[in-house]
Amino acid sequence: MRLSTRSIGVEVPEDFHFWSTVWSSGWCGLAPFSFDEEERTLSRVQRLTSGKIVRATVREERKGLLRIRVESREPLDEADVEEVESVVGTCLRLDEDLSPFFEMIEGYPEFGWVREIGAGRSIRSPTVFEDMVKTISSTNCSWALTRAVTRRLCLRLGEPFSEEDHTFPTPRQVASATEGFIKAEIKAGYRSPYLVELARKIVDEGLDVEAWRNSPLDSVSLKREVMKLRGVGDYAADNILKLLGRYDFLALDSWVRRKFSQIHGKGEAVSDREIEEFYAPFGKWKGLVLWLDMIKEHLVPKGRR
DNA sequence: GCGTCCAGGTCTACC
DNA sequence: GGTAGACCTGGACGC
Repeated sequence: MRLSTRSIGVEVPEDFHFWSTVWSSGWCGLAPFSFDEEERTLSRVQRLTSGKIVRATVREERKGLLRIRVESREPLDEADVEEVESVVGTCLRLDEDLSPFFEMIEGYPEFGWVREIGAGRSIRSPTVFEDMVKTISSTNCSWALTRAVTRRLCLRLGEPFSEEDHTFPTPRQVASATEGFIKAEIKAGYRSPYLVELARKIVDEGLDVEAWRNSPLDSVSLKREVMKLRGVGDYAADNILKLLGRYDFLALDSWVRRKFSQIHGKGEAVSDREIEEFYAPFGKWKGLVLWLDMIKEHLVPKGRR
């Protein structure tokens, strides 16, 4: 198969740091995302509105400029190129203004490293639907299972770019599958009906989850809306709100509880209330501060901690 | 090789 | 409103 290739340069804000953004969550390893740690690239297979399926690979060319390499079986026109730029911008949250957060964190010397390495952003999916499916697939299971379920969803329900790389399925593609199929072939277990139900609410009942990224609702009301969906409990709703750019909640799961205990509790059990109180001073940014606190050793090179 | 445990939780029934 | 038990899968671990 002969591929055509386009190269696109994208200017990014001064406070944007590419690899910190990619490396700040496990999302970069969930299909159809993939990454190369050595080359410091992030890739994604994506179906464009025109129907063309592309693979976009992003790297930082220099400070303030990203380079996107787009591979496609068909030549791309300007509308396709603009859409790729838009998708990359959404995934990297280029439109998210974190300057109030950076101003707030200036007052906390122990978080000086955040500004220094440009931490704060983390990648998300082009659609809220994809983020929700991935979040539901991450509950009560190992990360390995989340990765396997996500990959199988792409391979079995998405559209192929190559044998190994498929797009993430649309709500319509998931809605057309049966619970039995999701259970048997995707192996999502008891979460299977939740995934089909979410997709069918979008397709058949017109639930507009994409509008949540610009919702006028306050975070508490928005969380209540998100939790109306089956399979979305307290943790999942908090995580989805983080992906929507709302950091008012902590998204406490067993990994975070264990990590907090190691960092701040000398390895002893710490209650959720104590964790809440610890991050309360950070107000509406507390979810983001907690997450950065948890992943500091993952982001900051040993000598600079 | 086999059995058990449990992981980046949620739902339902019951009190 | 609080709590116990069930729920899928698959990797890790002990034997």
